[in-house]
Amino acid sequence: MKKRVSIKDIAEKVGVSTALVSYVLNGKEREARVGEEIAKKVKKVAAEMNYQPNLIARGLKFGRTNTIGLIVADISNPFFATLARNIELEAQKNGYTVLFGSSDEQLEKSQNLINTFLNRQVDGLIITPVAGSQRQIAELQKKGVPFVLMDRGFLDMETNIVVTDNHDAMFSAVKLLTKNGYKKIGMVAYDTPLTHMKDRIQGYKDALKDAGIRFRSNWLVKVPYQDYKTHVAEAMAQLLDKRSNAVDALVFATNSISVQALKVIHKKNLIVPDDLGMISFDESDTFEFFYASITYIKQNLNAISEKSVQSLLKNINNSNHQPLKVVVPSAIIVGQSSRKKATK
Amino acid sequence: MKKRVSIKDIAEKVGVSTALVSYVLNGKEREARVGEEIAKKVKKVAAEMNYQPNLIARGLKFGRTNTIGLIVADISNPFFATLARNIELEAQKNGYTVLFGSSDEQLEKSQNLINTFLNRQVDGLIITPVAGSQRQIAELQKKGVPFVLMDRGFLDMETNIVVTDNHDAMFSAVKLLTKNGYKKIGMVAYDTPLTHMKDRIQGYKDALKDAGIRFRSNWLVKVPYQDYKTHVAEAMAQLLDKRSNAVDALVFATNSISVQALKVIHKKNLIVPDDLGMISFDESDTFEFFYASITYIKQNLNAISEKSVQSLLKNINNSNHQPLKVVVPSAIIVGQSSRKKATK
DNA sequence: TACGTTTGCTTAAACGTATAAGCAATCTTA
DNA sequence: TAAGATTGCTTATACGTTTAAGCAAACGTA
Repeated sequence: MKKRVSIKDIAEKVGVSTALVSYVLNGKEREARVGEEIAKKVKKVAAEMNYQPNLIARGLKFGRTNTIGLIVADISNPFFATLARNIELEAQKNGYTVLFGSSDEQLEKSQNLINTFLNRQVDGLIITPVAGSQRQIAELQKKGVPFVLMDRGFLDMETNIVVTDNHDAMFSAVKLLTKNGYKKIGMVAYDTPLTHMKDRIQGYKDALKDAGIRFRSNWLVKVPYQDYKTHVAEAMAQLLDKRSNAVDALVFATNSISVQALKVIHKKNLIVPDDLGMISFDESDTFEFFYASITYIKQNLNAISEKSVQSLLKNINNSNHQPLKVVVPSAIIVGQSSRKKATK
Repeated sequence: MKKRVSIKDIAEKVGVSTALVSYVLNGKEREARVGEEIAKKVKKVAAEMNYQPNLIARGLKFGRTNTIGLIVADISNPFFATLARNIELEAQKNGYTVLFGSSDEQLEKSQNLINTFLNRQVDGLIITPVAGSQRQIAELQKKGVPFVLMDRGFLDMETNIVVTDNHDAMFSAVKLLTKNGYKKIGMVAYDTPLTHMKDRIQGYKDALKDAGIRFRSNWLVKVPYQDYKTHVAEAMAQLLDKRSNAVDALVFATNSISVQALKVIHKKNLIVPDDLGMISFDESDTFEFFYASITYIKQNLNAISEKSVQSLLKNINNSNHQPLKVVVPSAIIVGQSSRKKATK
C-alpha cells in the first residue's frame, strides 16, 4: 500500500510547519491567526494531494476513536442482521463507525469480542448479552466503559438497556387468544435466564391468570438454544399429544421457534387455527407461504436500534451518566392464526 | 471511561523505562538482554494491573491495524449476512477484526464507506461492488490499497476477485430443465452490468442454445433493483401471460427474486412443476413452506468467504501481488420444482 | 522614540507503542 | 591489569495528529 499523504507532506510542499497545516485544516485559522494567503494555499495543496486525515492518529491523540463495537448473538439471523443494519445507519449519522461480531450465545466468544473491541479503543459497546455473562458486564461497569444492553438483560443489574415491552406484548398476545375462545394455551420458549425470555413467559402466565385460566406446567416447554430445531420438534410432539390433554393454541417466544414449529404443524397436517391457534413473537419471511396468515408481535427494530445508539452516545459524552432503561412498544399484527374459535 | 493502564504505568510501578517493559511484553527479553528478575517482575505487574495493549497506538506505529473493511450490498439480506458471518470468523482466525457497512447498491454510499474505512487505516477491503463503481475501484488500485471483489465484478478490470461459477451453475440448471422436457424457459434477473448477472444470463442463453432451443427475447425480463418486488410481480404477469406464448419453466437469478416470484405463483394457484417448472439461484428459508420442494443452486458461501479473506491477506502481505481470480464451484440441489415434465 | 499590542508563524510536547542506539558497570581474557 | 566483550538498562526517535506556548516582526499609540 502506497504511503498516504500526511499533514507533514502538505507542510513540506507549502513550506510551513505541520502545526499551521493542522490549524487550517481544522478550520481554526481565526484562533491561530493564520494569514489568509497561506491558508488558501494550504487548502489548495491539501485538496490537490487529496489529503485524508488519519483517524488512527487522531484517535490516539484524543483517546476516542468514534467507533462503537456491536456484539449480537448471530449476525446471520435476520432479526439481528436488521438491528445491525439500523445501528450501522444510526451510528453513521452521528459520525461513528461500527465494529461487529457474533457471540453465538457463547460466553467465551462474548468475552473475546469484548476484549478485541476494547483493545481497539472503541468508545462504547452495544451488546446483546449472553446467558451468564453478568461478570463480563460488571467488569465493563468497573472499568467505566460506556455500553448499552440491547434486546435482553439481567434482572439484578442496573445498566443502560433498550428492550421491547416483552411482558406486555406477550400478555396482549395471549389475551387475544383467550378472548377468542382458546382455553388451553401453551408456549414454547428458550431455556435461558435472560430477561427477554423471563418477561415473555411471565406475560404469558399473567395473561392466563387474568383470564381466569389455571396454568398447567406441561403447557410450557423451554428448549435449549443449542440444537433447538430438534428440541422444538420434540416440544411440539409433547404439546400436541392427545393423550396428555393437548393444547388448543400455542404462543412461540421467537421467530426461530415459530418457524420450526410451523414445520411440524405443516407435517402433521394440522389446520390453523381450527386445530391449533397460534401467535409468534417476531415475524419471518416464511410466514407468507403458510396457508393461513400468522398473527405475530412486531417489534419496532428501528426504534430499538436508534435508542440503543442514542443511549450509548449519551453515555459516551457524559461520564456521570445514570443508567437508562428504554422500553420500546411493539405491535400485534393480527392474522388468521388467532381467529375466534368456532363453537362446536 | 477510566484511563486504561499503559506501558508507562507499568514502567513507573516497577521503576524501569517504558522501553524495557515493551521488550518484555513482546517476548524480546533475549534480544534486548533483559535481566531475569526484572523481566519476571514486569510480567507480574502487567498481569496484576491487567494490562491490555492499545492496538490503536500499535497501528499508528506499524502503519497497519489488523482490521479489514467489508462492504456488502445489504447486511440484512441473509445471503450477505451469512457471508459477513463467515468472513468475521475467518478474519478472527487470522487475527483480524472486521469493520462493516452496507452500500445499498448505491454509488455514493459505497464511496462513503470506502473513505471511512481508509481513513480508519484498514489494511484492506472486501467489497461487493456496486454497478458503476469502476472508478472507485480503479482509485483503490491507483492508491495501492489491497482489496478483493466478492460475489461480482467488472468485465474490464483485472482485480482480485472471488465469485461463484455463475455461468456454469446457471448453464447446468437450465440444462436440467431442458433435459426434463421443458421447452420454453424464461428467466427473471436483475438489470445490472455486474458480472454475476451477466454470467448467469449468459449461462442461461448458452444452455438453451446447447439444447437447440432458440432464445426469445421476451423470455428474459430484467428488473431494476430498486423497488424490485413490484417489478418482479409485473415480470411474472408478463411471462405467464397465455396470449403471448407463456413459458413452461422459469429460472430466477437470485433468492430475493425467487421469493417474490413464488408469491405470485402462490396467488395464481399455479401448480409447480406441472404448470411451471422452476429453479432458483440461492436458497431461502421460505422454500420449506412451499408445497413443492424447490430446485436451487447452492453457492458455497463458506468457501467464498474463506477465499476472499485469504486472497486479501495474501495481497496485504505481498505488495507485488498479482490479481487473483478465484471461482468457487456451486452445487445444484434437486427438488420437485424441476421434475421431468409429464407428457400430455 | 519607546513601549505595548497584534500578527503570523514555529517549537515543543503529548497520545501509547516499538526499537535502534547509547552508555555505564561488570565480566573475560591474555 | 588493561583492553575488549558482555550485560542490563536508559535515551531518543518515530508513527500522524493536535494545541499550548513561544518568539520574532510589524504595527499602534503616547
